[in-house]
Amino acid sequence: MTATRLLDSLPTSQSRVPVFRMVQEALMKRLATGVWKPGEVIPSEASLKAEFGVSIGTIRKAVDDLVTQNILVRQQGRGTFVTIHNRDRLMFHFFHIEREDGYKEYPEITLLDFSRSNFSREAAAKLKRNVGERAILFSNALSLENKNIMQDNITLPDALFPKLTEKKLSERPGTLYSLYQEEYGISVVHTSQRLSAGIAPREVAQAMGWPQDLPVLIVKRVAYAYHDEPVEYRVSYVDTREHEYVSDTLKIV
Amino acid sequence: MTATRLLDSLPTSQSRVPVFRMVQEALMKRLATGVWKPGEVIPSEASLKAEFGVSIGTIRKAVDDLVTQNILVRQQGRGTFVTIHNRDRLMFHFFHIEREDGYKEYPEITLLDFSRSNFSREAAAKLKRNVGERAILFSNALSLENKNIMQDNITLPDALFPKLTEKKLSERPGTLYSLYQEEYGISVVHTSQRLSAGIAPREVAQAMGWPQDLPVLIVKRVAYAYHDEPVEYRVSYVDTREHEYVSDTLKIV
DNA sequence: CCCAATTTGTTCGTATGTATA
DNA sequence: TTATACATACGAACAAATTGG
Repeated sequence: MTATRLLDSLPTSQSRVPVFRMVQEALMKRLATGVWKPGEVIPSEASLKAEFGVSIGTIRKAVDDLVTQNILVRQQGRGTFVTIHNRDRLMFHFFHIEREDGYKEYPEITLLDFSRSNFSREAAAKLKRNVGERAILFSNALSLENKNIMQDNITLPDALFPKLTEKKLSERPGTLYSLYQEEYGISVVHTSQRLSAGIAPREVAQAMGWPQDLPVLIVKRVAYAYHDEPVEYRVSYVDTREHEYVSDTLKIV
Repeated sequence: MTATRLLDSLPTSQSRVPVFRMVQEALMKRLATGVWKPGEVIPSEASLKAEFGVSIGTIRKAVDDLVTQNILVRQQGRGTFVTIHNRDRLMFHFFHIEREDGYKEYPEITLLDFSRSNFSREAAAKLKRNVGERAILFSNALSLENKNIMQDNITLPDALFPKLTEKKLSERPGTLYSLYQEEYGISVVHTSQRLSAGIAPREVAQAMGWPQDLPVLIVKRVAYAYHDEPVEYRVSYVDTREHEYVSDTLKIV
């Protein structure tokens, strides 16, 4: 009984790659290409088993890994779903609302400016682009309870977000990352950030209504899609006088 | 064949707790009580299977979880080991040595002062202690390439570290956390930190040789042992003019 | 309200491969 | 080489949650 399995035709099926890794890659590919979109159900374990011609345990192991990577979510009795990468909300989660009554306010976002130009050297390096390429640059002000707490300065490769306009940005129904997903099929799956402290640049302080010499947290963040493709570079200035940035257990490397 | 299994006598064996969770709890208990110490091998899957009277798959599932929690590490052909929680070195890992020649220098640590007194209100709250209890307070200066880059201000419950002396601290062979382990059987398994930006307090700047108005990263960190017992509170001031703090992907909560 | 179908969760068992000592 | 230990893969049975009839 050596019927040709789907996996045997995959490029990775040579050498010594475990079957569950090949299945995992196949699943990832469908996620990356948008065959399965965030929020949707993927086929049941039984049908994946049939499709790939492997045991159900192998399917489970492949899915397990994607679950621990926060790419899929299982729900007993319902199915397995593609995670909605609501990373915008995640970012906000860091800013604990200090009010004792448990009231949770979501930050208000205001678009400060929007333009196209070449990449800065810094952004080009972070996004693995050439300095000659076109970039989209825009800034957001985030406020909680009518106080500006953070300014985001975002750089996107024009190549990845060809027809993004100021209008589209400001009129988006959901979060920024859901816009990336819906309009451009780009799912942000993880981010990496470098933190430092400094004095808010004059123009930032001015735009945000902060005092001149305010010490701020500076967060330089790169957002990655599937297969570690860098898709967004963001420099944020955070007023931490009333809010703190919380970071969980850090992995041992 | 319903021989009495070890698990049947455990307190958790009632209600609807999966077997692998009970096994996991039993393993955790041995880790927490120091039966198995960091760096040591734990018994093989086969012997655990025999001891607990469950299938090998169940043992694997229990261990899997502890592996993803970074509490155990598996090595094919060798065995499964208790992770050495070298969190001191982990902390240093954040400070990327910017020198291009790949030279890695470990920070030099200088004990600035050491005393015993009552808990501050802040530390008491973080460590879940009463303000009346005794605390150990000490400070370290960390330097790289002869430049002070960070000051740690550490609070420990005297109850957990009864005979800790200045001498023991300064003459310890390894890291701080290995001292906690070796001398007091306390293994730090995870930490949680809140970050903010501010101006270095006068006495900190003075002790570190920093300029008066230096903006610094302020890291307030709680270290936890097994079962989420808080054991150390640490407030660090970091000069980020030449080094940055790197934080990996943050979990969705 | 209950039943049946579907889907994931848990547990068992076995066989074979691969790395280490 | 041999024994040990973890890694992979298969299969089967039942439990628990969900959904829809």
